[in-house]
Amino acid sequence: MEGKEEVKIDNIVGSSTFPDNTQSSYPFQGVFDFCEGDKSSLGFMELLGMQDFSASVFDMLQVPSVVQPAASNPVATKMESPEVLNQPATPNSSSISSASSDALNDEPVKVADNEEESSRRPGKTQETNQKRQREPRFAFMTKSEVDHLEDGYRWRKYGQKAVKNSPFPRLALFLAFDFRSYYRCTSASCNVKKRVERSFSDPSIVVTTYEGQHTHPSAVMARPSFTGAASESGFSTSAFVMPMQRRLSHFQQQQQPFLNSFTALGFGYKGNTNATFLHERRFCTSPGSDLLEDHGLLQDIVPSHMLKE
DNA sequence: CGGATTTGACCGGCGC
DNA sequence: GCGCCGGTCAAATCCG
Repeated sequence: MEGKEEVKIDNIVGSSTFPDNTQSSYPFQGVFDFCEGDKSSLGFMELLGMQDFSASVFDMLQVPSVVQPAASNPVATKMESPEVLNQPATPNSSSISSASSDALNDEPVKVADNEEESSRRPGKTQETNQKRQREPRFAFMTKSEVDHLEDGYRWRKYGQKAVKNSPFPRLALFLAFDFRSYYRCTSASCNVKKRVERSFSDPSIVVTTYEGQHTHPSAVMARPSFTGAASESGFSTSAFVMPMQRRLSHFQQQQQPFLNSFTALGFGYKGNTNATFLHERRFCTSPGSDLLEDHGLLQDIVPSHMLKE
C-alpha cells in the first residue's frame, strides 16, 4: 500500500432504534484520503492496523470535502486540530505478544528490573534504556451525556488532565470541560488502562480508549444476574457490557487479518432506559473493492427481530 | 474507616 | 538545552 489512497466513506451510519421507538443516528459521508508515510495521516494509519489510535474515528473522518452539510452533521467540520493526528507512533507495531511488557506497571507483582530508577521515584519502574512498549489501543465512541460508561469492569481513576485541544486549556479546569480522565482496572495484576475524553468536534460523543487486555473476567459478568440472556424487554445492561468485552477481544483477534480495514463504530446510549445499541461496519480500504459490510457482533447483541429490517 | 477521587507535582519523550 | 505536553504518582480529600 504505497502512495496516496482515497477512501470513499459511503454512508457510515450508526442508527439506533430503541425499544421505546426513539431513534438516534450518526450519519457520515465523504471522501477520506490519506498518504501512507505522511505524518499527517499517522493516526489513520495506526487505526488501519488497529494498533494504536487515540484520536476518535469521528475526528479522523473530518475532511474538508465531506459531503454532508455541517448543519445536519455535527462532525462534518474542517479539521482544526493537527494534534489529533500527531499522536506518537507505536514504537513497535509487531510486538503485541509481549503482554507483560507494560513498563508502567507499578503493581508489586512486577519484577523490578531497574533498581536505580525506582529509587529515584518510589513505585516507578519505568524502563530507561528501552523505549516503552505500548499495548494496542482500542477506541470506542459513545454518544452519551455520561462520561464514564459502564463496561463491566471496575476502574479506579488515577489522573485527569485538561486536553490540549481545548480552545481554553486554562479555563478547562475551572469549567470542568475538556478533560481527559485516566482509569486503571482495579483488579490486582490486571494492568488494563482506559482513557475517557469528550470528542473535540462533538462534545456529545465520549471517546473511550482501552489499552491492554484484561486478565480476569468482568466483575459484572461474574454476577449471576447478568449471566443470562437479555431481560424481558429484549435488552439489559449486559447488552452493553457484554459486547464491549467481546468487541475488544474480537478486534484483538482480527487485527492481523484486517490490516487493510478499519471499523467505524457508533454507539447509541440512552440514559433513562437500559437500551443500548451497537452498530458496526467494516470498510475495506483497497481501491476498487466493494465496501465490506460486516455485522460483526451486531447479531450477537441485538435481538433478531431488530435486525430484520 | 476504607476505598475512590481529586489535584498539584513530577517524569520522560519529543520538537525546536 | 529548553520548553511543552502527555501520562503517572501520591498525598490530601471526599464519600458511603
